[in-house]
Amino acid sequence: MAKSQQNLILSRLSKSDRALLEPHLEPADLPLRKVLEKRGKPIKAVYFPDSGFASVVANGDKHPIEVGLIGREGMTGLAVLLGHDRNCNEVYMQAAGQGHCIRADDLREAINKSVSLHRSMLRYAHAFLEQATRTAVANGRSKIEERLARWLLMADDRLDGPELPLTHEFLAMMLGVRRPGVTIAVQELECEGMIARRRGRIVITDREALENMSNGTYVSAD
Amino acid sequence: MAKSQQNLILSRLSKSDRALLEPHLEPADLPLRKVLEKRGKPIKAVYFPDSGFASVVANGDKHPIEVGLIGREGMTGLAVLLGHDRNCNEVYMQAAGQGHCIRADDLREAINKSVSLHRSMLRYAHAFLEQATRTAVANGRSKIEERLARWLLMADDRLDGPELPLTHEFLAMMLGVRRPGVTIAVQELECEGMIARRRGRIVITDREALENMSNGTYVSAD
DNA sequence: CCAGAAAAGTGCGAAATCGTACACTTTGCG
DNA sequence: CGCAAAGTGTACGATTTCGCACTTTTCTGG
Repeated sequence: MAKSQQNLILSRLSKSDRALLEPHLEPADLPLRKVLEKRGKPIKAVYFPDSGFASVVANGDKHPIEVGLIGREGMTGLAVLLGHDRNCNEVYMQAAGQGHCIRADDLREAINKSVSLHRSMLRYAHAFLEQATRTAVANGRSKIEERLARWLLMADDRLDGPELPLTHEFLAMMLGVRRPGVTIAVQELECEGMIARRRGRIVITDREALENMSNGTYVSAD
Repeated sequence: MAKSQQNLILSRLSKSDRALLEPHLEPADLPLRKVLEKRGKPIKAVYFPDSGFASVVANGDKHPIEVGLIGREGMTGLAVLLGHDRNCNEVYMQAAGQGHCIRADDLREAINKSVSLHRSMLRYAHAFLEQATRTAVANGRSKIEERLARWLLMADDRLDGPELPLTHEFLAMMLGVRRPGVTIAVQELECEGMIARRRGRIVITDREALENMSNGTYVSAD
């Protein structure tokens, strides 16, 4: 899969829609852990990652668990598209990258001016909704290994290099399971030759096998 | 909570938006098991329940599991609002009722004509997205009793009488767990005085306790 | 090169859930 | 009324995951 340099929503806009946003878009550095949306707080700005990805995480304090993952195929701030000013999950960067951002009010104004712009973004909202429902299914019916396989594939889709910079601790948080559980699952995937690993890194070596392992819960980004 | 007689999306529309839909809306009987959307097939019609509710169910054949629930607060066919013509889940009635329906093409035409109509419906899309993410959280982190409590509350919100017509078999399917697991969970909720039951029926007797039991995963419909 | 910290591996009993099988009870219908 | 079907209760071993604690390995900065 060839990976483009730019955010896919932005790069697919018509010239005129692009021109509508351009004046308000600002380059944004997206370092690890940067918070893009705060749980329950009004959304001030909306981000379009070019690289790296963010996690949408529910249950903030106590038992965090990821419900979605946003990379260059998407954008944050879906609530804005859908007529709300906040949502009830945290969104923060999990793999550092670059992107652009726009003030929420400027985005509102732009989508009021252009139906086709709004429409382009709503198509992504649909993709995200499907991602969330697949997460619900995976959480309900899959074993840790299967969910891990799915997650690794989704992360890989959104990163440029072959290496995923992920600790077990971190994966455990995303999947909402114990850290030793992840260690075991990683070992199993490695034994089966699907991944290679070093401290804090995982490399996918057999994508197809991982997709099988994920048991149909994985669908490629975009 | 007073329960209105009519679909909440429709009843909250402005006069002019309402007038736009009215010519195309047809009363629809919504018997148990009526299929409102088929997995992977184009959406022909969109439904607005006045009573009863539908389930959005993933994993059709093999291991079905519910990802969302649609009653008088909502509508089917969100994909249409978001610029797609199908989605990958089944939607079918789980508690019989009445409602209205509109052909998907007529709905597309109407939302093209009225931004405010589209907007009203998108607000529900946001609510549904949040419901789906909460389902993902509950599936990932909650025990059967907690998920059962959540589900009963959601169903109760969408039904008029106090009695929920639900078999354990059916609940097991919705939650994606074993049937005996539901029997146990139901017994526990009954022991704690939160529900009463008869063969095939459950009545909520202590809503507040159930909400506590659901551990924050339940949020009232609308 | 070494010390400290971060990450990963391991072990253990407890809890939750699974899959399956079977018996009992209620209900609707001929 | 009696029977079949549907719904429910129960049991049992197997599997998965949990929660916690501890050790070992690897990396990093001084």
